[in-house]
Amino acid sequence: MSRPTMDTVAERAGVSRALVSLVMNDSPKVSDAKRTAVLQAAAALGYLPNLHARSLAQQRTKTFGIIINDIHNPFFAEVVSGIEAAADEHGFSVLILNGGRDPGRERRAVETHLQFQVEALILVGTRLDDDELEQASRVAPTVIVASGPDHPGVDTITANDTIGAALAVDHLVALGHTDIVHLDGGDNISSRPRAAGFARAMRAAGLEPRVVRAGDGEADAEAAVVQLVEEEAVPTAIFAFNDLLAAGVLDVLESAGLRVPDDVSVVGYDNTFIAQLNHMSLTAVDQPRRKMGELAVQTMLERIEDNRTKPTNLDLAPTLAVRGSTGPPRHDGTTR
Amino acid sequence: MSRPTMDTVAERAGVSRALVSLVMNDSPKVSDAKRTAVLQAAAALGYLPNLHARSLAQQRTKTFGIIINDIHNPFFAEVVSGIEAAADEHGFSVLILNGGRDPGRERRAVETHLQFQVEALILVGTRLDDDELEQASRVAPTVIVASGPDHPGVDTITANDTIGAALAVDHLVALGHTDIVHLDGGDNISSRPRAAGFARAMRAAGLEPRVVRAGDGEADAEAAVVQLVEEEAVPTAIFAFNDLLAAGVLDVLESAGLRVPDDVSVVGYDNTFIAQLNHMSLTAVDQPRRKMGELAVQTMLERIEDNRTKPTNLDLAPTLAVRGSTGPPRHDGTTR
DNA sequence: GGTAACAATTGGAGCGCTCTAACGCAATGG
DNA sequence: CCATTGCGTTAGAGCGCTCCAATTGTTACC
Repeated sequence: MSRPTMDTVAERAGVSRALVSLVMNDSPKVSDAKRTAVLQAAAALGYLPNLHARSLAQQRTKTFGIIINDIHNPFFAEVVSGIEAAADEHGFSVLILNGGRDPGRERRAVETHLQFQVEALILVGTRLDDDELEQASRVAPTVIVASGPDHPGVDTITANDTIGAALAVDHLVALGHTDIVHLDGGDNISSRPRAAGFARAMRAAGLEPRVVRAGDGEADAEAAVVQLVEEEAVPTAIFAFNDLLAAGVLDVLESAGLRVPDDVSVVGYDNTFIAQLNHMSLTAVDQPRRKMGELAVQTMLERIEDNRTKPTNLDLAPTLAVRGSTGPPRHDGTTR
Repeated sequence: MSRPTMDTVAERAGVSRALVSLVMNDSPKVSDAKRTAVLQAAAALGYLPNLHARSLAQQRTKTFGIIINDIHNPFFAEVVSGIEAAADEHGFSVLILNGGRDPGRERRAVETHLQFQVEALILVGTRLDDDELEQASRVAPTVIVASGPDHPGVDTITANDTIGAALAVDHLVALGHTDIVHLDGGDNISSRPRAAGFARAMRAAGLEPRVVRAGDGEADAEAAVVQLVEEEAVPTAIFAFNDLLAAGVLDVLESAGLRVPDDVSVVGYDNTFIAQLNHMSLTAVDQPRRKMGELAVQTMLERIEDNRTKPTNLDLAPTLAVRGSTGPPRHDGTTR
């Protein structure tokens, strides 16, 4: 008692398999009588079309493959929402695979998606290098949602990190800070451009940039901040790679007996709901996540339907959400 | 210039298509010479097997379909990690679809998965009713990861809500609280059993349970708490349906000028990283999420490979993580 | 009444793969 | 020297669907 196929439905409705196919793809050239007969038979049998067979016959899947770099990070959730909404609107399905912040896993995820014949790849954050990206993009159009260096042939949707970092730095400088440390994102693809933006904004303000390697998870804050504390090199302000890291920073600072923002100001990046919680009240750079997801879909559609060939690199402008984790530095210039 | 197929590879390697198939499924009965020839040809052409064709021919997909009720909720992320790890170990792939906390979308997600011929459905949280669940489970074995009423024919992996609620209530009672309100999960599938567990634990302690309808997102706290404040019915302790809701509760209490835990103690559920952040420091019931994901896979494998037919209902024991959001009530018994 | 035009329906090839049965060929043994 | 075994290989049918070309049925027009 396996699942009913088109032939089962056809037989029950007393028509040919081709006619059932026409009904399933609601073609206009089917008589009402036969249409209802087919639909009834299908419903009675609980018939569901086999997508594998359809894809094979049709030579297309109308499906996008999404790979999320880190399913734990709320930043990605909203990008995915944007992608899903836009894809849905254009009759595309969306398959999600988890990169797990691990290049090996992500590589396998790409391969799985390609084997599934997805029509485009949307990488929401990525850990892959240029070669791998280029290779993937030769098989299916690929777009990266996240900032990072431009890749040949690969489309990108970014929110400008230079502007974002400048927003954070200028805000802190305006409050009177001069000793600002950036905790970078480690292996994250956006780590470099964001750190570069920070350095540039600092120099523009006549200040010396200090960057400490960290990572893109809340756990990555520990080592970096503890080191600063032990070296007695705690600055008056910390600009963290993202909200998760910033949340970790708040934790560690608190454990070390430092108060935010009295002793240290903290700025996050992404403005996820973590930053928005009153209890966190984290000043953070905001990226238009949903919009970025929507644009990713649009970009891929241009490749697929209008066969655009030159790469697109859309760069959106971030904004700053000011909250309670930033304030003027202590007058004596120390952190204690 | 479309993608190479098995025939392309076969021709280039000077063998038959069947031989290529054998190599791809690394059959032992292929000579080393031909094997390397095929692998070389495949690599040179960038050949990737077409999963649709394979699924069709093989009449199986080795794939699980996951539906996440709310991709924003960090609780689910870890369950998914557990599922992925266990599935991977058994050579199964995992397809993730987002239910978006909306029954309609979830229904379509189920249908999509079934059309993809997934061999089992894993619903991580669900908004579907008994009928729909039963219907799905007739097409493919289905397991629900989340507490809720038992469903006929549907397997469930739960962490016992009665115990969980009792842990929370007993903790609060031990601190001296007598006026405890539960904010329930609204439409969430686990809403009822958790509320029931609360009521039971309260009565066992000789107290009258008060339950206020809320929801399972941080935004759902607003209306419920504001109402309590306006009615001057703020209890000395609030037991929230989950961490997200608890986070919202902390927000609203703070805006209302109430201090946690001095004026009101708050307990969450799930013990996600939100609860663990020092800044939130939320006392919360902990469910063994990863384990639950692993067990879900195991349960489905028993159905598929060992064709078990009687439903499994695994119920794990939650624990309580005590943190800073709970403390003894004020002596005067008021909240201010 | 014959033919053209159109609408509704169907047969059948083919999408890329797997899998069974059969085949060729060397090695083995009587 | 021929039958037997077994290994490595292949031909070909079939998985469930789509889509083109062909067929039938109906109406319109001269």
